[in-house]
Amino acid sequence: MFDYQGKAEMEGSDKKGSDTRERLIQAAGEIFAQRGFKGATVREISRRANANIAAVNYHFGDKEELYYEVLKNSLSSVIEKYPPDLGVTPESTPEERLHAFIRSLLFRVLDESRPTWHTRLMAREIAEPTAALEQMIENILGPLYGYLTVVVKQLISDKANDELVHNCMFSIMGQCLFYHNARHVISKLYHKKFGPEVIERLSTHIMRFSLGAMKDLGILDTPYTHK
Amino acid sequence: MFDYQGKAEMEGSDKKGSDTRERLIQAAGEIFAQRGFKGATVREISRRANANIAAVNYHFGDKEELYYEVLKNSLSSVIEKYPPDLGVTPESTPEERLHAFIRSLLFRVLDESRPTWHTRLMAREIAEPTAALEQMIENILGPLYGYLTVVVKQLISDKANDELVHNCMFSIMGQCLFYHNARHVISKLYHKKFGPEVIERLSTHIMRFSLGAMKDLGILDTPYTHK
DNA sequence: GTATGATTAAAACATTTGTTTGAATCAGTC
DNA sequence: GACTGATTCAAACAAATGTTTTAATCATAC
Repeated sequence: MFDYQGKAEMEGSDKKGSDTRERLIQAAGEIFAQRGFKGATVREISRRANANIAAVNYHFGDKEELYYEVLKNSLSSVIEKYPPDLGVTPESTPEERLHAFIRSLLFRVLDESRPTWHTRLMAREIAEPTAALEQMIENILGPLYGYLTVVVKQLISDKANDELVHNCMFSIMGQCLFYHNARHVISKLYHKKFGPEVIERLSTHIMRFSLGAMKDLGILDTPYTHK
Repeated sequence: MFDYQGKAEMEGSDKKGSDTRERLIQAAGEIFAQRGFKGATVREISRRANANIAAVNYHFGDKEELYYEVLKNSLSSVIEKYPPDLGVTPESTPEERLHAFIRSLLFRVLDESRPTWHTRLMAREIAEPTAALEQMIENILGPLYGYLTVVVKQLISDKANDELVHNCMFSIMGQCLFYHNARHVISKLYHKKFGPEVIERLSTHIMRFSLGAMKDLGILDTPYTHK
């Protein structure tokens, strides 16, 4: 009765006390992000979570349900870290909102100082959707694009039709996401590392590039001059 | 000597007589692009190629070697379809070269009217590199980026340092590749299809957007006015 | 302490998957 | 036709993998 052998002490890295279910989600997230759904094995997940092989099926039913649970966890984590209003005040100008949007997106996608598997897992789901993409669009991408739509519409006059709005949105999103999608190639070709200060400069570049572009297109609503 | 049975006729769906090795590469390309290296099975590949299960190992040694062969085939195919000089004349202006570059890249990435697995396979390799990425950079991506570097340098004054040149390059590449990387999301959110005329308009948008941006940055070398 | 329900553990199961084997078939040459 | 080397075929093998099973262990309430 006192031979309690500390079922959850010092497992793996450092933390204690975490429930098996939680550890499984954490471990599965890392491994799914790294190897994909097919490439990840229940055995490796269980091993990293210091859990038994049967734990996955006991707690989640099967591997696929675990994947959905991991993705759901990833979504809510991203939502709370990056809420739809991205830390701008109601008095912020559209230009400030755009810069905040770009900055936030870049950091979300490039910052390697914190666990990066949420981003990589979502990128994987975007590139090769499973049934879970619907959820992701509804909870994350839809609102994100909706927010950007508002910002862009505030920046360009109402002469702009939907196609132009969308094109500008995609031009902005594309510039940001490129650094994530092509990170291995960039790293090999230019030996570039994305520390916080580099990300900061990148966000400034993309904002100027995009604002300049929209201004030159003659559709910028409020005259903008970068310093 | 005259019983040549047309080994390369209509090898698309069901015909026989095409060399087994070629059919395996074709089938493997499609399936690797669709399911990834892990997800693709030699049984499905063999079935689609109308070949025996042992054919892969007989002709290529193992599955991995087949993958490299497929990728190599994909590279050379892309090279001959889109040579480094992208159909511009020596007299072309830098603006024309940029437009041609963007147009070519967009069509390469979005045109669904021709077999699309080359693009998807390369995108997969870029997102999650295997040992084959080196080859790909050396033969395709390196020259491509090099070409764009020259074009961008011709467009912006020599006041521009390398960082600015790279940033502009990435802004251009990012805009183009976004439509491929996010195609499923775009399709679900905006029900957009990428026919040739849409791609044409996209390429015009990206060119104007980028030229406008660079002009507004005050670094455009030759004054450019879009009509 | 005992009973109960939840959780964990070790082993085994069934299927899939890459690969190999050995015989059969084909193409070309004498 | 017979020989030869290349190719195809059906079958089997060995390893990996998701899942299940059955017993042990834990937490908790009585």
